Amino acid sequence: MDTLAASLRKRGLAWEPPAVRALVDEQGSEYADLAIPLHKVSALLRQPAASLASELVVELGGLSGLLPPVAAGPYLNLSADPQWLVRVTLDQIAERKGAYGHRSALSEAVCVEHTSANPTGPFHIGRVRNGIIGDTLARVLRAAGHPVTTQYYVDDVGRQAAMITWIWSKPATEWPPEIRATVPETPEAGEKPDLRLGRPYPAVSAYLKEHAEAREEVALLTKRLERGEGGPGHRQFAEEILGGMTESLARIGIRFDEFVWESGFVRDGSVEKVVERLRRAPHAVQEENGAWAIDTSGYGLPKETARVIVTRADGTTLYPTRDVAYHLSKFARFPRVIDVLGQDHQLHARTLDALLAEMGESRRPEFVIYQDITVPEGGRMSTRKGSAVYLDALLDEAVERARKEVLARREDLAVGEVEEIATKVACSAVRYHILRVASEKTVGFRWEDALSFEGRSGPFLQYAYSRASSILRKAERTTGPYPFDPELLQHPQELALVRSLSKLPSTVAYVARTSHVHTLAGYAHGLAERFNRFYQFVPVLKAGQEREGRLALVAASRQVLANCFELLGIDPLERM
RNA sequence: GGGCGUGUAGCCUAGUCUGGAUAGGGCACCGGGUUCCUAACCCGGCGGUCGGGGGUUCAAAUCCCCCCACGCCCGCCA
Repeated sequence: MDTLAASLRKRGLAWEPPAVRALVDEQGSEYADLAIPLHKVSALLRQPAASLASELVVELGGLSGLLPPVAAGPYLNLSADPQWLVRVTLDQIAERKGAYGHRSALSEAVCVEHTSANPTGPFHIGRVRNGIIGDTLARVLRAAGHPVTTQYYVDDVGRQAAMITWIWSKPATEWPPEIRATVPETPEAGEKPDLRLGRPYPAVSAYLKEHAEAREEVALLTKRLERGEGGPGHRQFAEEILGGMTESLARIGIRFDEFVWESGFVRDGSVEKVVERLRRAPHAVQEENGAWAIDTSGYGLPKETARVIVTRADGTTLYPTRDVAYHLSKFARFPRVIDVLGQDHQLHARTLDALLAEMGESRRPEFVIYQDITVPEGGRMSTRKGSAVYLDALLDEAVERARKEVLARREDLAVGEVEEIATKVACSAVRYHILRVASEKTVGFRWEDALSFEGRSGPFLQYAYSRASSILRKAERTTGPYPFDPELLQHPQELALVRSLSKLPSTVAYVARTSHVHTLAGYAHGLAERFNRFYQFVPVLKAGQEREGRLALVAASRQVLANCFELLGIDPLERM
């Protein structure tokens, strides 16, 4: 880069290094690792790009680690010296192993809040997208060196929590018949609590729309819950349902460092403090009925929603108010705060920003917004409409199919191993299927796609890993070191694979910076693809003098795939 | 009506921030590949008005403007 700048300077262009760097097409291409279009420079220098390219080629020759540059029309192409790249990349992977691609520790602690679904029933996969994105992002941020804490914010004081408490506090004999009809007379043995306790929820929701007196009861209960007067069992139902929900998430590797209960901010008085501060805020207004609101029209929010209610007429608070208290607690502990939110919370995100600004807070959370998973008829999944696909059902079906696939291919495995493989294949398929798409894009749900085990899928990645493991096992060289001569790795498939291996660190850094977790999914697929091609065309066990080098390459590939799996939440399989 | 997001082959998707060489994958379809490290794989073929129209530029899927379609939000719910 410096040499290039010097060459340009000689021609009368005093560009700073950033300007020179901006010329470079860093994506590279099949022509080069680094392609530099010279059109701009050529216009400035009034010299045809092609002749400029040929001149620069001469001046840039002989740089270490680089092949001699090539002039290709108006492009100046630079490529890393393959043998140099092979040695550096494989050495680094062998040395850093599971930490290859990771960066040195940073002090900036990050809080990633994700999922935070209200405990009202089992997860459908539309909701799980939040957890998959959030969990993966947390893993990548850790690899990028941040101390990360994941939090699940549990609503146990709002109206939805009150609805659950309201119905289950009554003996079933006192339930309205239409609600009772949604629950079987005799509960099935071993049924998960989220499924069992969540069952009447849609019916309760519908019932309340029609019955004012019941609505009153729930409103009263909401008030009591918020005041901490819910009684000894007030959190019992939420806890039980949440237990079932998180059990489902654990099946695909999603776990949380902390559960933060909303009622805690009510009990410790921090919500009250927020209310007091907001009443003194510049744009606080009191409505005729006694409710307090903030006029947020100065914050660019849509006109119709420019009034954010802080407290109801009866003095109780609403979700945005309590969420402010929650975020203040996050700011107190973490320099960086990330919230993963569904697009339906977009407005809430902006409201939260506005309220924080009103209070004179300078800090803001970063929002990672993702779109819905939609059903074929269009629109989002809905429990009420019966269009939801539940995570447990999807996983069960995936395991079932995976089991059939394993049995069709392998007759030599013990039952236990078949089950393990089926489970891990199924979970990787479901997780990868969600992860592969950019979060700002809608995912249309189709069973045949979600359960696909080939092509761009989790099992495709696992298969590449299994093949690598298999080679090392047969060579009886599952552990290193693998001394080798980089000169003997010359095959185009070998070099393409090494080039891919060398890109994990920059990919991790990119994802940590942008939160675009799907990029990592794409990288892992590209790597597996290159490994499969190498496997197809380049013999390892039967190789002659190249054998050691190829074993080193296989071991490195296996390691980098494993590192990707750790970040993506996919389980490696030694055989499948 | 307003705000946010999306629109790339029959279907799904990368690339859009930061404009550069023939727009990269997958599914489906057609044709090949296993005496050889697992064929959940690989190779070839078919298939593209990058939603439409203007503009900027030597160069636009990418930047600017207008329009269209779809999704979500616009509650003293969360």
